[in-house]
Amino acid sequence: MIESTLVSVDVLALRFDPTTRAVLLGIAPRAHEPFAGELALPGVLLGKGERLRDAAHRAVTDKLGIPETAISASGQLTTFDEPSRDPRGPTLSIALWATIDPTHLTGGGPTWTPLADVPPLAFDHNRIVDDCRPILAGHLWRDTTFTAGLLGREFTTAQALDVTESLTGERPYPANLGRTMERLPGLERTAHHAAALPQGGRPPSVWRWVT
Amino acid sequence: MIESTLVSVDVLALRFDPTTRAVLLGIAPRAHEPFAGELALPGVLLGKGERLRDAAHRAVTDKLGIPETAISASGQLTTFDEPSRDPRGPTLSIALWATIDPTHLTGGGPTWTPLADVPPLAFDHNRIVDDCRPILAGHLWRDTTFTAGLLGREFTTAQALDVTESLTGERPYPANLGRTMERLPGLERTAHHAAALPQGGRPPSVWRWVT
DNA sequence: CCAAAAGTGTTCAGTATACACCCATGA
DNA sequence: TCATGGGTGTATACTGAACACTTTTGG
Repeated sequence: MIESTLVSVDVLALRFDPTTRAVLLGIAPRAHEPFAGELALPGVLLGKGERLRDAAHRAVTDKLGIPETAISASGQLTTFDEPSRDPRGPTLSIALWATIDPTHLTGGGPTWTPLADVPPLAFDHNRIVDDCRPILAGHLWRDTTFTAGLLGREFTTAQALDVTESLTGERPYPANLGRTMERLPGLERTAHHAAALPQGGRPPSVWRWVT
Repeated sequence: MIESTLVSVDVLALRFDPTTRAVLLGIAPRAHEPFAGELALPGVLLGKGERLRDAAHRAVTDKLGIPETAISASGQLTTFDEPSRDPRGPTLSIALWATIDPTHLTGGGPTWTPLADVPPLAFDHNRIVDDCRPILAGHLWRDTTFTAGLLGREFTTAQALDVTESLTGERPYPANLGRTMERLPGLERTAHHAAALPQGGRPPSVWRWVT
């Protein structure tokens, strides 16, 4: 039997929170050593013959306590291979993203932290988050699986603006983002309008993915 | 001891051949079962604690018989996780690209096949090549490490045209590619001109990377 | 009526694409 | 002098960013 490198799958579980109007990252304190008690990305060791997506779902359900049905989409990011990233020994880390549908969340979930302000995490997880942030920003409005997973089947212009600002750091002009979305195949502006924000303002359009 | 998935690193070793004016992919017949004798991408099992880049270099040197010094650059592509892709059992495949400098090649190298016309390969290696082709095309003129690795420290406009055609399938207008290259930071048009092609024609400019 | 925020229309810069024409070489 | 093929200049379309102005809500 060849002694091979261990493979872990670490997940950036993302959720849009309409209340704080920000994209949040799901993290949880580690149950075991090393770094017991410290916050970390949900991660599991990849089982023999297990698919990356399955392992990512397992990490989200087991480590964050989120039901499988709340995971709306997932996908691959990059691989981290520094041999010293895990004190137990060399472990490959394959990073995946997963989007969480807040409507399917039960009580007592994980810690949700704004993507823009992640606290210190165990292992090299801060580095993973930093390296993957631009990749995630690049997926928005380009990878429909990712975008639809994050925003849900229906969403408003206001939410689209908030998500974009959360991921890219810049708030686009509503007019320009609207035109970007109108050009997107698979997305359409409905005739309906949502309620205006608490501060007032014009009620935003509702957008819907056409399957 | 946890029984974990094996990890292999499979390499798309690329080289530009000025003679045939095409980008070539390095492949070699397999020495062992399964698929003994059949052509395949160079690949090795990732050793414990080994870095992906080191494993990729090992694959190129061991399986293709190319000296380490001929590898001009390398980088990560994607991961393939179908459990049945290796008949010996579930094995993850992390794909990397490596660029080969033809001037450092010794005799008796591997089989070089045009990237546009790859013969049937062992495992799911044809699928890997197909999936990675657009990623490689996307790296050209965007990832300077990749581009410089493929074209070398100095190259002509004619070669740049050939490489672009090989990777994207479309031959750009010389004028437009020239302007694209002029805008590239780190690349400059020298005052020199190379010899004209055998068929005649105007001698192309020589371009050089400024470190 | 005022503040807030989305939507419409328009302008402008930058980029991509296409092509007509010029230039330097080999044969 | 002709074929070949890179180089120069230019025209057109597309894209993104920016902003004036309008519309629709809450207070």
